[in-house]
Amino acid sequence: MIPTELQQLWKEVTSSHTAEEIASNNHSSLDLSTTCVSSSAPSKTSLIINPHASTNGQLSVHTPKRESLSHEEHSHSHPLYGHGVCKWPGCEAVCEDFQSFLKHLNNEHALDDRSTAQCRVQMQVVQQLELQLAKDKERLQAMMTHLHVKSTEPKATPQPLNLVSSVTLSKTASEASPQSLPHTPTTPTTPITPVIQGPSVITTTSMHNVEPIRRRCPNKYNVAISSADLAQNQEFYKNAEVRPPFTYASLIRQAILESPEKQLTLNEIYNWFTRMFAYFRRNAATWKNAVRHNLSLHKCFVRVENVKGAVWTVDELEFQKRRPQKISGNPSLIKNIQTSHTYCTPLNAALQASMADNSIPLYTTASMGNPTLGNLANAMREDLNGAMEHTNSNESDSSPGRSPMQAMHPVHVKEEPLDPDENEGPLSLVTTANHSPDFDHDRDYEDEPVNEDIE
DNA sequence: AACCTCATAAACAAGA
DNA sequence: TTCTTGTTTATGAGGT
Repeated sequence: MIPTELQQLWKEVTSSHTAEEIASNNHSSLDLSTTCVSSSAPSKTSLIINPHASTNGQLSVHTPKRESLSHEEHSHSHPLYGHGVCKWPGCEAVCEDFQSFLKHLNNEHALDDRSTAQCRVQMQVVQQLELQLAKDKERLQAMMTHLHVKSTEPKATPQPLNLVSSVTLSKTASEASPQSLPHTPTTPTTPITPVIQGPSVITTTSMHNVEPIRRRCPNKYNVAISSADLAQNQEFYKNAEVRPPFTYASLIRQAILESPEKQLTLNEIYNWFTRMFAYFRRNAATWKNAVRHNLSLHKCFVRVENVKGAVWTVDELEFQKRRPQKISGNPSLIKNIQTSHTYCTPLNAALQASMADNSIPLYTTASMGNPTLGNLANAMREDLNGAMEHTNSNESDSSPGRSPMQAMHPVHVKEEPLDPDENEGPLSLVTTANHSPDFDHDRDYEDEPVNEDIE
């Protein structure tokens, strides 16, 4: 790739005025696999995408010398530098001072295939986020308009004004839209209009199946979650009602291993689930049953009688014994990974995951001021890199620490049957969107729906 | 096609 | 009696 190509792409991205325009942009379906294997164009020129330049559509292409004279560097601040760490996607190299950062930037992130591909991916991230922002703005406008109309229009049919009416607002609005997609109780933040598909392999519609389909994340299984994995996504999963792409067994194990004494009571495991995952703050009866079921079923979970009752511990040996899963999935997707794995796909996967997920409006909202996207992307990147290592090593890697597809799979969203008692989708948007990161950890989440409405 | 893993549902028992 | 905890079985989806 050459700088002009990037410039052109960047201009197209930033000059798009509406979501529709962006969506109709051919580049929204860029094939990263081709992007990343483009002919090498070694250059000493480093290319800096300045996020602040997005307002005027400028793409800065600097030579190292020019770069050293840029404004940011004079002020010793740089969008790609903070807290002594290089913030280039996937880098995080520690740079003790600004000068060493500059040196690092010029050495490690020069204009080469890798950097340009990363730029391209970042562009797509930005593009998708802007697209989503436009959609959310539109929705907000519609909601406000709707509320205004509602509040001013004469009440022809007097109905009890309760939570239901407000809760169902977005639902009715959604239903009114011909483009609306079916809702499921667990997809409360479904956009009123479908997310326009960019390069994502996952279609939005596929995420909105009315049927109570239990989706499986083929390679999330037998995954030993590292603390780092979870920590990086922690804020995301704490706030977004997104099913974590890990098995119950992995999550239980993680819960137990995170405890100081490496042992937890059942109730403490429950609390960990609800504390760490917004997703598990609902349908408690279901997942709690699953937790108990898993504890009993898997040999790797050992029940130990304690002074304070029974606690559960993990038998690591047994856990490791479990059969590893092989990489699988859409062949073309895999091909994409394989051709672009080291620096393209992880971010793209993160993008896909975040964009494909039903909770994307929430996600975008929640991510304001939170580095959740970055964290997610980083986690995905790490996972995917691990996955590629896994694949390349002929799957002989017995380390269960990483699951190949775990990184590229969309964030797992359970689709549940429409249960009249659980029909809380729209409300969940509210509760979750308003959910504070400082979640009350000790609160015990009971089976009762967040919202006891609804008809 | 057979087998496996996993999620989910549900029945049941024991104990607080 | 009710709830929690724990065990077990069954079923279906999806992958190998």
